[in-house]
Amino acid sequence: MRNQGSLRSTLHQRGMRMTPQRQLVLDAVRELGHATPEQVCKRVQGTAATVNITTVYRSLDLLEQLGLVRHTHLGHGAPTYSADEHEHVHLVCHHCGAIDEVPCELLDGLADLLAEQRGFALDASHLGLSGTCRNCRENPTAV
Amino acid sequence: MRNQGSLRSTLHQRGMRMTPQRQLVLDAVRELGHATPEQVCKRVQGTAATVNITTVYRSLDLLEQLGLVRHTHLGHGAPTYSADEHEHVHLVCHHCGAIDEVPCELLDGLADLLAEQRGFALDASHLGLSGTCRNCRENPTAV
DNA sequence: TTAACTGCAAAGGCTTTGCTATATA
DNA sequence: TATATAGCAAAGCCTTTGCAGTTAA
Repeated sequence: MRNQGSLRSTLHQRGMRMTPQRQLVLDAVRELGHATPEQVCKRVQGTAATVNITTVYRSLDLLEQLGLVRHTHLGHGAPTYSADEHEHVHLVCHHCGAIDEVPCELLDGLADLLAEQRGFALDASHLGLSGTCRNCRENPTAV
Repeated sequence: MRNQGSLRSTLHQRGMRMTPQRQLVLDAVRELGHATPEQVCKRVQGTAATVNITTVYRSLDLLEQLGLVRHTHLGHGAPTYSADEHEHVHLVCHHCGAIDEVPCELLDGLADLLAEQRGFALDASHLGLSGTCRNCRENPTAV
């Protein structure tokens, strides 16, 4: 489901189409790396000014169902969307709001533990991890 | 800062008071274990019907600054507040919404890793961990 | 020509803000 | 009496819903 052709046929099987708007939303997510629906919308509007935020929300939902994008809740406010290829764990500093990324494999040990003890299959990328970043620890006065 | 006397004096030093509303909000959080601001408000209104949701929000903020309560983002919608004593990691199932709790110590290994590699001080209780719970894995048709 | 899709407007959850009245030291 | 606080109403974000016009197979 990675290339355009199979994407189109997947949609076609469901009686759906790859519209320009949907393509623009997907492109925007890929280009931006991480972005809120609002940011995606801004970006899309750079190319097609009349695209509505409602369409962005609906496209993001659809693309997520298709497994092409994924959203992550970083704590406060809007979630951020990223392309499925671009998977990692987010470290959110709740002092300054900085977001760092680390490989999902860092959580493998924890994932095994949770699977054993609770039967819980961890999805490391869907929620961020919060804490205090290096900078805020070293400069507690700042912010 | 655990007992009422020192709480009152902490507030007094700041020119603030422990009002009945604030006490009711704190009591409600402690009684409910986990609760959204809305749920806290309902509970408080059981005792004092005129207390406004705005007051609940402001009280929760204040109590959080004082280190008496803590909020956790579980993904969608409103955060849940709990008493500071009541610390643990939340496992959120993004299929059925079930919330499980595990001891924070389960994340000690990860916390050490993040501290070493990124200088990041993990706060295990502020964000939930998302994934698929045992029940949803064993009964994928359900929900 | 039918079904999917978009855009628009409105509404819905959650939260904050501004203001006035009240209560407490 | 001065200051913190509560309550109320309104507004602000973020998101969803309903609907009518448009587009594409």
